[in-house]
Amino acid sequence: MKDVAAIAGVSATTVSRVLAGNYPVAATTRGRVMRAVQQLDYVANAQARALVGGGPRTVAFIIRDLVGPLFAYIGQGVEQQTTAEGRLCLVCTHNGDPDRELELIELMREQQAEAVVLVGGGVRTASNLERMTQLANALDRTGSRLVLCGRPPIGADVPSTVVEYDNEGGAFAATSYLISLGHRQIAIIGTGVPEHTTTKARFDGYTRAHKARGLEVAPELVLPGDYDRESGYQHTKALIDQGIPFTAVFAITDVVASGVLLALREAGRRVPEDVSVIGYDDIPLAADLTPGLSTVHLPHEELGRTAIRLALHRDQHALDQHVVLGTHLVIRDSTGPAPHQ
Amino acid sequence: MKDVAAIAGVSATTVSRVLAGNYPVAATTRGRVMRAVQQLDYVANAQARALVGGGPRTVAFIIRDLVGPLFAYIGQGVEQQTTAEGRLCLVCTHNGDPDRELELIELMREQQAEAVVLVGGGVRTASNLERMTQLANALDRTGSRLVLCGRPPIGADVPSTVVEYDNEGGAFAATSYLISLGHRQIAIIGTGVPEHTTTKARFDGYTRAHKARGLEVAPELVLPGDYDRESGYQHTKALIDQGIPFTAVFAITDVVASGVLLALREAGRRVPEDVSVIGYDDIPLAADLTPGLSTVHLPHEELGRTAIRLALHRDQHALDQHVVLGTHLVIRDSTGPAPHQ
DNA sequence: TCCCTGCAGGTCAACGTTTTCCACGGCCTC
DNA sequence: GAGGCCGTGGAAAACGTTGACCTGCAGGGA
Repeated sequence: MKDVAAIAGVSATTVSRVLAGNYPVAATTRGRVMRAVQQLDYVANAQARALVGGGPRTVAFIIRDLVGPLFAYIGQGVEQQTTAEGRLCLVCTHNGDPDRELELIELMREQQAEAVVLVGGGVRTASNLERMTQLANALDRTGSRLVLCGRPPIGADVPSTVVEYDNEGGAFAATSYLISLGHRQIAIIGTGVPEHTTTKARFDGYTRAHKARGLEVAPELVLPGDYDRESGYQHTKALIDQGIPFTAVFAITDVVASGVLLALREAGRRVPEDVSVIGYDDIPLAADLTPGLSTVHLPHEELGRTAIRLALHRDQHALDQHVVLGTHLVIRDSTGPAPHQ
Repeated sequence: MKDVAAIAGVSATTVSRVLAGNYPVAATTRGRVMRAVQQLDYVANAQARALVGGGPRTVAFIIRDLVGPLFAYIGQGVEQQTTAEGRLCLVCTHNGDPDRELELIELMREQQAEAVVLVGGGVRTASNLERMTQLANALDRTGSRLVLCGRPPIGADVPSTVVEYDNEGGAFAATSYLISLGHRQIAIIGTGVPEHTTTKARFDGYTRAHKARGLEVAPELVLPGDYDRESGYQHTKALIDQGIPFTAVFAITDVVASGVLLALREAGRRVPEDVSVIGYDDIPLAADLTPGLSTVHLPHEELGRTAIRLALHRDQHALDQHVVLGTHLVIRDSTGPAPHQ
């Protein structure tokens, strides 16, 4: 900046004023400054500007990874809204490690992030919740905000913005739908990490749907496993190999469901004539599977956008800092009436 | 920081030294400082630190969007390597707008980004190339670096790091493979924006494969269209409706190919018995389509990682600032011998 | 006893902006 | 013709941190 000022024959103050345009500068002076700026390809130092209070603020979003279809869509919503609000977007991934997630929040606090967005479910251990509470308060004290996307609130008095799906309700709807089709032996695949908030909510919905119809959940039909294709494939295969009877599968995610479909096809079971399959998330892949996967649709991008909007304008939305977005069933071709026994 | 210093009864310098750990501080003093830090939940201001030369540097990556499977995987590679190198990652999307892309580069220059990574193909108009050259030089002067991921170099003397795929070679291999299977009427779908670098390279490979076998490219089999599912569907449908004969389709991306498959299925053409289909990119979806899509595999994550590695250590890789990563065919179930005419 | 050495900590400038306050000159008004 | 005001520009402080330099004190050797 000093260089520009020297070439233009003015002071740094004047250069700053020309660039900011918030102070009257004579046209001829402005011209000289602009020419010097162009000549040197000068751009202001955002860090110095931020230090003194100006400059664009940043929003951090912390996510498991960028490639999961679910995460990518939420991220897309977050990024779009962040840019629309004139903020910059810092992104970090933690690959599912809760401690790394905490570290990243600290890091973003140093970066003076205006909001720190946690995307996707997290673990709910006592120590994790306690540290989260601390961090949420620390952020709050500096005028920043902890934002939870697709994760339930940490606690009652913890200052944070929460936007989540009705995971339990979606699971209830999906399971109820299968029951209404006559299915009575509905396997659930992917309950491997019960302390994971998403897993728990979906499993709870599955259980409640059974209870609501006076049905029992058969323990041998509750299968653990991760949120991946392999898990869906292996557990379905095991179910078949062990000869455990079932007429429907509720896969905890669409990706798991794709593995389920593969295992069923290999075993010669027709979908939906012999076995109905329903997924969760409505990722783009779901429509392209054969048969098209029935699933629970989640408004991913809207989730991201809403979260940022509420967090940045929390003065106007003070009463709306915990929002639960609705889900709905998408019925495609992988579900049908239970076969006659 | 002053608050911490006051509570601990020391000067700000001492607090800085305790936190940095690069200067001997008496154990008792350190204890008092640490207690004050914990009490206030103090974290250093990264912007002030950056101003004075310390603190983590940032890498910017500028991408079309986060949800395209291709972009997401490159982004994943970029983010992972960036974090591994101890840098932070700023992400911006431009939704395919070349001018917005240029604006974002300026913005990232202000942010003092250590490298500015452009992901995916870009347009190659004279004005765009000229401005890119300017920006590359401006970045270079400040010790930063323009990095092109999956895009050919801007020009000979433009300081930049380029990591691209052999798009032309992959298209050549894919087309040659179809020709070797006996196909002579091979449609190419998705050449809508010929100035797009990726489009051009893939079309060139298609053309060269024909030439190499002494075949002519039939103009009616060269179909424009975007990189989306709809485009693949519509152009395939049009081909069928107009009665133009073809035995194979080279879709410019896998997403386009998924639309092609849908149109063929609706028209009752069997794949691969009646028509062979080959895609490009090897996105995760490709393996899940029915039939499994033959395609050209691109090492997306490796691309992102390599780009960051070369850019940040360009002192050690001075001669390696233009790398072309190889591609290879993945043969699944959507390609087969040409039908007997 | 005195001086030198080494450790612990403090002081101050610097980083690159923005912003507040002040100075200078010309023009209008009385 | 003089005083005040407006339009324009500069000087200096401030933001929060780091690093170079300096000071004071204790211990040890001569």
